[in-house]
Amino acid sequence: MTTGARTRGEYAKSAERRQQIVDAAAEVFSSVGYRKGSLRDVADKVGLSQAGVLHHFPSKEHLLEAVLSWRDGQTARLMGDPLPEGVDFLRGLVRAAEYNATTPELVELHVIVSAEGTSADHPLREYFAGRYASVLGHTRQAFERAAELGQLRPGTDCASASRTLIALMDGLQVQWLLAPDGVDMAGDLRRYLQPLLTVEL
Amino acid sequence: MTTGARTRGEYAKSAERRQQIVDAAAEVFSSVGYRKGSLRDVADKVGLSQAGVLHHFPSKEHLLEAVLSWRDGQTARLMGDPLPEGVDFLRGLVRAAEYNATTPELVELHVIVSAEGTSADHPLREYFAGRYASVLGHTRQAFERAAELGQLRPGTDCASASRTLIALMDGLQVQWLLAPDGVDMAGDLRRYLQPLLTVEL
DNA sequence: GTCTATATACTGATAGAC
DNA sequence: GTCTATCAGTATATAGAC
Repeated sequence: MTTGARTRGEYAKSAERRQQIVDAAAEVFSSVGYRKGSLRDVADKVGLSQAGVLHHFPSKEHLLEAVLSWRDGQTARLMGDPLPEGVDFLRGLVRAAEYNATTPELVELHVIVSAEGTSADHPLREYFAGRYASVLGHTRQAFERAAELGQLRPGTDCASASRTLIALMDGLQVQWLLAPDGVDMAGDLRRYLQPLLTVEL
Repeated sequence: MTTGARTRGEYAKSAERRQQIVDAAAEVFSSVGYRKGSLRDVADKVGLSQAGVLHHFPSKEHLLEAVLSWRDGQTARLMGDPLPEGVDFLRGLVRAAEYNATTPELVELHVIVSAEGTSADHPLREYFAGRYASVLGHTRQAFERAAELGQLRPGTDCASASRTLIALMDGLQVQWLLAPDGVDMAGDLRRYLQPLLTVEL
């Protein structure tokens, strides 16, 4: 009983601590990026020593992975489970953009960390490549489903439209972070999407 | 004659040295960003000591400014001087995207450094905000000019279209860096733009 | 104009006490 | 589970010799 046995409460406490650390790390990586953000900054935010943080996550890289999968969970919750199909999926993306406009910290996390992730020598480059491939695949399927239902303007290139839509979301985030009052992310998204569709968004 | 007098050759040599340093810094900041890129890396690339680099640029921040204004010069040369108007300006942007697809280093510099620049505490945040405002202004004017000439589809929102076009360029760069073979930046740009126009791109 | 040497600070990670 | 102490590495910037 000395090693394996623990009460539910103790597990819950550790999990809670881990979540606190992930939250703090998200804040730090959001504002200065993963490369420049330090474990010390994260530790200070959560009231722990730097070694204390490394007890819960064996390395800085593991911590970033935890932050990213937590964020993916947030997104999935927002989009709905199971993922909607066709035009409903596209509506979900617009709704996500609306939600993003209320959380600059999350937007900045995405912008800075995915920019860093394009580097050939970034430890999580493969993660980013895989995640973009997945998102683009889902979006293309949504366009294709809409086409099957006659809800897509004939002649639309589904692969190109999905790249364009995701690129648009990403690019608008940069502009919005630099000038929040000058950019309506969801509005611009709708103005791009609506002319492609034969139904109301 | 001890302080101010220098021959043309000496000036030219110093300017040449500065340019070498700017080139090296562009490479370094491209691959790991401004925050993580070190003066030592830059110095090594150009065969100088770190102190030697700081003789030419008083601080790391001054060096980044030099890199960015050099890149702006590159872009301006590509777009033409004076800047083209109307649809020709839009054609210039597509041509720029075509050129970008031949220089991943420059693309990565833009992606990572402008992502970093959105941070509230980045020393050059104002520079980035100003530069985006300028680019968006030029692009909006191009759409408006096209509208005057009847080359723009009636009912097009010029401000929204300019934000969308620039966001699209930025966002496609991220996807292209992660999967160069899967993304045709200039093609996607044309597929967005052409339906807005009444003339051939 | 370039160097070496140095000041000062911070980095991620490990070892071991409690 | 958290701490202190520590390591080896790196950062920007400055001082002063040449």
